Amino acid sequence: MDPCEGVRLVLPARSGHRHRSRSPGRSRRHLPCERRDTSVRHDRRPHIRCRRTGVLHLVDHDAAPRRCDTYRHTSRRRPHRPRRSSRSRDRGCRNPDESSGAGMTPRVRFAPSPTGYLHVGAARTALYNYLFARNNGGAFILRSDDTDKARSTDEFQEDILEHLRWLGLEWDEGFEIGGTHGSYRQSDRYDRYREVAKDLVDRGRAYYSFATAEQLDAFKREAREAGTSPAYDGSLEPSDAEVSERLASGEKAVVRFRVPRPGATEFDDIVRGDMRFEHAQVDDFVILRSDGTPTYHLASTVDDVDYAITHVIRGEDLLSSTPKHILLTEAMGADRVTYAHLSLLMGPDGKKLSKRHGDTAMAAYRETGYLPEALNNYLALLGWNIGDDETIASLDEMIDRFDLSTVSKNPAVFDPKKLEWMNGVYIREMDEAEFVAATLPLVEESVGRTLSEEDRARYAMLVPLVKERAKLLPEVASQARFLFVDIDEYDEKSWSKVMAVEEGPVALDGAIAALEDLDPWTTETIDAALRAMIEERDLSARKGFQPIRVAVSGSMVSPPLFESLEILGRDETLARIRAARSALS
RNA sequence: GGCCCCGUCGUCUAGAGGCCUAGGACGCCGCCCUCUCAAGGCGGUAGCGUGGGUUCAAAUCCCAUCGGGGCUACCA
Repeated sequence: MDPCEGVRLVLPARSGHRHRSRSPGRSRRHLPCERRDTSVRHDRRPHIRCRRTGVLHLVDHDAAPRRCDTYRHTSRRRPHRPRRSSRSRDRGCRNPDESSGAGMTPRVRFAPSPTGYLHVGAARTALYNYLFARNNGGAFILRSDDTDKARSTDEFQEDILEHLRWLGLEWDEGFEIGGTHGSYRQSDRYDRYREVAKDLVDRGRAYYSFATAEQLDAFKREAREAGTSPAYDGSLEPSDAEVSERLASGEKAVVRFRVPRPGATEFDDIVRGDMRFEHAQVDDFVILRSDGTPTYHLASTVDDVDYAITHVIRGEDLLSSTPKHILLTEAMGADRVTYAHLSLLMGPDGKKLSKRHGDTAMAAYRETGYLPEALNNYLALLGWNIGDDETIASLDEMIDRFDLSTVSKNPAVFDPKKLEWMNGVYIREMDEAEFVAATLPLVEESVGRTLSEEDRARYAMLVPLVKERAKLLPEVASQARFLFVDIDEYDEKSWSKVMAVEEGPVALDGAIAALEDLDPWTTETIDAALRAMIEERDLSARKGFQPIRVAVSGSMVSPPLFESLEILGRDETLARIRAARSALS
């Protein structure tokens, strides 16, 4: 089914409304692209006021001039952006209009490490990358950052792919489907990383390091005591001559990047604004391990450069590593990318969301009966708002309106209650065919057999009734189950509350009498007959109908009674009521 | 400890000095509808962390403070 068609209830077609409250001339944090023109820099020195921090932004510190305007096309500045049909499924694919200006489309990547299952936080990062790419007509690339051999597994890799597909976040290029840039799996590219590392060493930008963990610990401890920066600055390394000697004798060494000090790296993060990191606080970090494999910093940066990534949208946990990546990028002679660091997802206790908060794996949500549309919608809202006080929006609508620069900087607490509510909204919005396709297997599993043609027809009749009543898919099975199984036991609480009371037998006897010769057997005639019955026996609707409900469904919670009886059929209905009646005496 | 990020109802958020008596959504509570449970309708609860400033006016600007989080690996 088209994942975009699930929900269509809110957000009638309209456009331009997002501009409503923001005057077009209001300054934004990101400079117009004239700044690319270095010739005017000195006399123009455009600086604008950051709306978040009030800080002045100087053009000189801005990232990647060549790339500066790519994301700006998403902004409210665009005078009018016609809303595209929700059915255009390949909307993401190159809209020439949107890449005007720089003449290049944004390329973003989602680069999980297969060291764990796809969890909700990673899924949100993937989603934001996807929304950004589609909104800009750019490319969404999937890469596997599997440089941690010890912890990476094929099982995790498959889980990530599987659930990305399930969510409908189709990638244009990358892992499994390939693309124009070779392998998208880092473990295939070790030679390339070594080559870069060697080049860096040759050019003096990196060096072989023999410092041991113990030495480094001592260094940091002393720095702390002395009140100086604990960032390793290479001061423990032997002389050049000794390095050559030890290397020649076959001694293993790591390769560290030589961070230029003093100095600082500044960049303008799309979500967090101006950032500045003093190099004194940045370690001479390891880029190549002693076994010759690359670390994350190297592999990730090299790939971002090699694959012409323009925007890196990732979790805030990598924010303080960003200067390392920028330094590496520039040491490679490449233009830096634009960064956007997303706040982290938290558990109800305010700590970073993790396993100890319960299930965080996408697989678990899928199994629990969540719809991908609901997950996407909910995850998108964690840190971003659609606008106009709207809460429900399809993927297409979110693509239309997505704007990275309005993403919240606050960490967001994941609230399962709201997700559940939203899932109910999406379930109610499913059309019946979709709904049957999604729930029939669950019903069959619950019933313990494959449903016959006839059973399926009866299920179809029940569908409109149960579809309104479920927040999670499996609830449907427990509500529909009574149609297909014998009632050999009754819910204990239900029995004692409505059956084993004075009105129980009265209602059942009355129902038998009223229904025995009823013709025709329809919801309307059943309704009329049973209402006449309770009237006659002086029973309230509750007292009169609940015993019947328990008799036919086994529980005092079920789909609406008269409809259920019609679908069940007269014979089965009467048999069940009689069985319950005799169990009562 | 150091560096960095973040503080509006319980939660996600709107908010760009007067449109704020702070809006929406989830949750919770109540009422209506009602054969149960939902859904739906209506109403309610609840928030600008604190203290100073600037200003005729501050959720919004400044400073401090407190609180939460991240990083500080030959993990990513």
